[in-house]
This record gives sequence, structure tokens and C-alpha cells, in this order.
Amino acid sequence: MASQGTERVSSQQLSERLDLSAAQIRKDLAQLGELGIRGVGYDIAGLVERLTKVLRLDQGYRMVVVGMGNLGRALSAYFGFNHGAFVVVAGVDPDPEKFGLDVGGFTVRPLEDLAQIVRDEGVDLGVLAVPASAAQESYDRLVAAGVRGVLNFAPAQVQAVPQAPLKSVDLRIYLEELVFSLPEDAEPDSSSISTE
Amino acid sequence: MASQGTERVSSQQLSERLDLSAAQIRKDLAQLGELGIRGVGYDIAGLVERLTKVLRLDQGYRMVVVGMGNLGRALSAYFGFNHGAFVVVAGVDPDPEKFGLDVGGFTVRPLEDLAQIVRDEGVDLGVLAVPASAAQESYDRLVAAGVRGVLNFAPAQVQAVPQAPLKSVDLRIYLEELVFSLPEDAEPDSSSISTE
DNA sequence: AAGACTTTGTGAAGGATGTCACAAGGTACC
DNA sequence: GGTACCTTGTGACATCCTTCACAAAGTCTT
Ligand SMILES: NC(=O)c1ccc[n+]([C@@H]2O[C@H](COP(=O)([O-])OP(=O)(O)OC[C@H]3O[C@@H](n4cnc5c(N)ncnc54)[C@H](O)[C@@H]3O)[C@@H](O)[C@H]2O)c1
Ligand SMILES: NC(=O)c1ccc[n+]([C@@H]2O[C@H](COP(=O)([O-])OP(=O)(O)OC[C@H]3O[C@@H](n4cnc5c(N)ncnc54)[C@H](O)[C@@H]3O)[C@@H](O)[C@H]2O)c1
Repeated sequence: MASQGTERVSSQQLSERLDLSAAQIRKDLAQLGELGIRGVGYDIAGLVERLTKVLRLDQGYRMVVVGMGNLGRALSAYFGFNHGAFVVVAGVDPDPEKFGLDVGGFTVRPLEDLAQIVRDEGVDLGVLAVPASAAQESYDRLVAAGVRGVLNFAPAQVQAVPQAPLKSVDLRIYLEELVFSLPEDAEPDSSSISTE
Repeated sequence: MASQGTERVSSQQLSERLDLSAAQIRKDLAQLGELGIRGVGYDIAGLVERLTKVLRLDQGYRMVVVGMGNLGRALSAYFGFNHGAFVVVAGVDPDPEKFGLDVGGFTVRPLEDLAQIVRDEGVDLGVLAVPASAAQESYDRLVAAGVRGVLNFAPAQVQAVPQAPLKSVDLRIYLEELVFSLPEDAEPDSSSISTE
């Protein structure tokens, strides 16, 4: 809305876009102070500014990707585009064949350089795109190197320390949610069942 | 647990693994009938079987990936490994340079073949890995081709029809949640802010 | 300036969800 | 068989979250 130049928005309009009740929108926004103007609505630029600050997105976060396989490269190219507050500044991998590979504005470097990269580049966050078996070890490595948080894409249970919060993304969950939301009637064929 | 050969589990043990209260586990599982045995706990094989059925994961789902860029190829290789009930059977792209490219057990085919592929291969689900600007169009195409549900990775608001539920995954949210969970004290540098 | 109209902020009510605590049912050992 | 010990299933309670409904505060028109 802001990028389209709209100036004001009502809780009613927001509720339609976000699929929530208008009362919910107002209750939530009121938590941040009196942001709206009665009879008028909310100032979009003001909302964006306030929310950006509350969500701590008013500062830059520098990231390093660990594991430059299929997913690591895709993420680097994606986040590398500088989505808002986030920039990927480096990617590391233990596989020498990947060293020097160009992705999203930087080249892949050896895993051993991690600590140095974090220090020199002022890295804040780590992204794990390594095999599940290497997830815990990689997390520990990132923490030792000094990152302040880690986003994990490996389907593994990783033990985290409070100094470096961990957030895990398991894409399989989305597939499961999708099939659960499917209309009941005719279910698909069962030719490809496999019990892992 | 099942793959490790463990036979039984108590609500207490589950609560520790899942970070929920034991009472919560019991209340939830009791919804599916009396699955447990008092004084003993739950039979793991039985639980897996019951949950698999309830979540409709007891049947195979065949998928097609639309958009064979960085993410599409990564996802194909990932899901192509046949995670439980899911198999990627095809990938399509409008870019002729990508035709014939080999990923995760199949080759990339032209976008125009989509309808035919869905019909011939008995595809149930579609995966959107296209630019945001092409998301709606691609969703419509998938629905017209006959898929029963769509998983979308493009950061776009797509209008869905009830016959083909849509589930969207926005990875940026995870980054935002991660920085919000960071310890308050010293926030990182602000040298790389950009307002998109 | 007054009246008609909007839209926010918010107590109060209602609904949903989570926790407690214990009887019911089961095992294990003598 | 009897006793000690577990662990589930579940009402009763507590807590949290959402919706309702309206006063307060603003705009717009005349
Ligand atoms: N590909 C996807 O779409 C996708 C989606 C969700 C999750 N995942 C998960 O993400 C992870 C990576 O997936 P991928 O498809 O990119 O696999 P991949 O095999 O293509 O890449 C893994 C990379 O990690 C590197 N690596 C191996 N051991 C390492 C270690 N100890 N430290 C650092 N790097 C190491 C490898 O050299 C390789 O480059 C896996 O755990 C996978 O389950 C992948
Ligand atoms: N790369 C990531 O890690 C990542 C993560 C999350 C979300 N996404 C989103 O996923 C989408 C794809 O990302 P990407 O990095 O793979 O981009 P990409 O540019 O590498 O790939 C996009 C692909 O879509 C194809 N395409 C273009 N128009 C199309 C159309 N009308 N129909 C079908 N295919 C079409 C292109 O030929 C290209 O192969 C984007 O919307 C991106 O924002 C990417």
C-alpha cells in the first residue's frame, strides 16, 4: 500500500486483506499506542514506520549461509537481493569443488574460514542449509564464530543456546497441511506410497 | 522413535520432546479415541499408524513443480527423494534453455505441456516456484490443468478457488521472527539498511 | 457552528484453549 | 490374590483470546 502511494487505511480495509476481524486489527494496533485517528483511520507511512521499529527491522542484518548445495545457493540468490533489512554477505561449504562459485553477489568460501568471515564481515545471523546429520555441528560452529541467531532448514532437532536463538523451517509440514486442507471427496491414487 | 525400535512412549516423554505439557498431549491424542493404555503409555507403531491415517498421509501424492529456477530445482531434488507420501513427478518452465535439464529423477519440460502432464502422470498437487508476478497466472493454469491443491513459494497474494486450496510459504517471515527473538542488548550494525 | 457521518479505542461478554488433579484402569512383584 | 505403583482419560477450573458494542474523537457539509 505504501509503495502504491496510498495514504490512509481503515481497520475494515486491513481486515479484508489480512482475513482477520476489524476489531482484532484495532486491538492489536492499539497495543503499540494510539496509532490511528478516530473517524479517519491509520496513516500508512506511520504504521510502516512504527511496525518496522517494533519488529526491529529498522536496522540491517548481515547473514552467512552454511552449506552451498541446492538450497543454500537458491537462498543466497533470493536473500542476496537485499530483501529489506537482510543481506547475505557470504556462503561457506566444506566441498572444495564449490569454492569460488559465484552466487548472489559473492563467492563460496571454505568452511574453515567461517569464524574469520563472521568477524571480518560483521555477520549477525547464520543460515543452515546443510544435511540433517551436520546441523547440530554447524549450529555450534556458527555460535562459536559469534553469530547472534540461526535459521535452520535442515530437518533435524538442533539443541540451541539462549545466546543464539534458533528458528527451524520444515517445508514438509506445509505439504502435510496442504493435503489436510484438500476437499474430502475423491482422494488421489495410492501408487506411490513409501514408508521412509 | 519408531525407526529406533522403541515400542512405547508416555505423554510425559512426548511432552519433553515436543515442548508441550503432558496434559496437552493426552487431551489431543484422546480426541482420536482411546489410543493409550493406562499405566503403560502409548504404542508407538499404533500412534504412527493412526496419525498417518488422520493426517491423510496413508496415500501417495504426485506433484509437479512450476518454475524451474533456483528454488524449483532445489525443491525438486529435495522432495524428489520421496519424502514419505510425496513424489515430484515433473517440472515445467517457459524458458527453452531449461528444457531437458535433469533434476531429482526427471527432466524439465515446457510449460505448455502442463495440462497433459497432469493428466498423464496423475498429478495431485502443484508447487509454485515462479516470480511473484507470474504466481496468479500459474495458479490458474495449475487449477485448469486439474490439480487438487497448490503450494506457493512466491511472495504474492494469490486468489484461490475452494476446489484447489492454496498454501503459501513466505520465508521472509522466518527471518523476521528470528530477529525478533534475538536477545535485546546489543543490536547489530545498521550499515546495510535498504527500503525496498 | 451544528448536525450527520466515520472510525478508532476499549470495557464487557463470550468462547476457546490449556492446566490441574484425580478416578479408572492397567502392570509388576511377592 | 493382594498390594504398590504407573499412566491414561477427563471433568472442573483457570487463563487467554476474540468479538461485540458503544463512547470518544475526528471529518465533512451546509
Ligand atoms: N533443497 C530443498 O529445497 C530443501 C528444502 C528444505 C530443506 N532442505 C534441507 O536443507 C539441507 C540442504 O539441502 P540441499 O538440497 O541443499 O542439499 P545438498 O546436498 O545439495 O547441499 C548440502 C550442502 O552442505 C554441504 N555440507 C555437507 N556437510 C557439511 C558440513 N558439515 N558443514 C557445512 N556444509 C556441509 C555439502 O557440501 C553441500 O554443498 C538438507 O538438510 C535438506 O534436507 C532442502
Ligand atoms: N530462491 C529462494 O530461495 C526462494 C525462497 C523463497 C521464495 N522464493 C520465491 O520463489 C520464486 C522463484 O525463485 P527463484 O529463486 O527460483 O527464481 P528464479 O528466477 O531462479 O526462477 C524463476 C523461474 O520461473 C520461470 N518462470 C518465469 N515466468 C514463468 C511463468 N509465467 N510460468 C512458469 N514459470 C515461469 C523462470 O523461467 C525461472 O526458471 C520467486 O517468487 C521467489 O521470490 C525463492
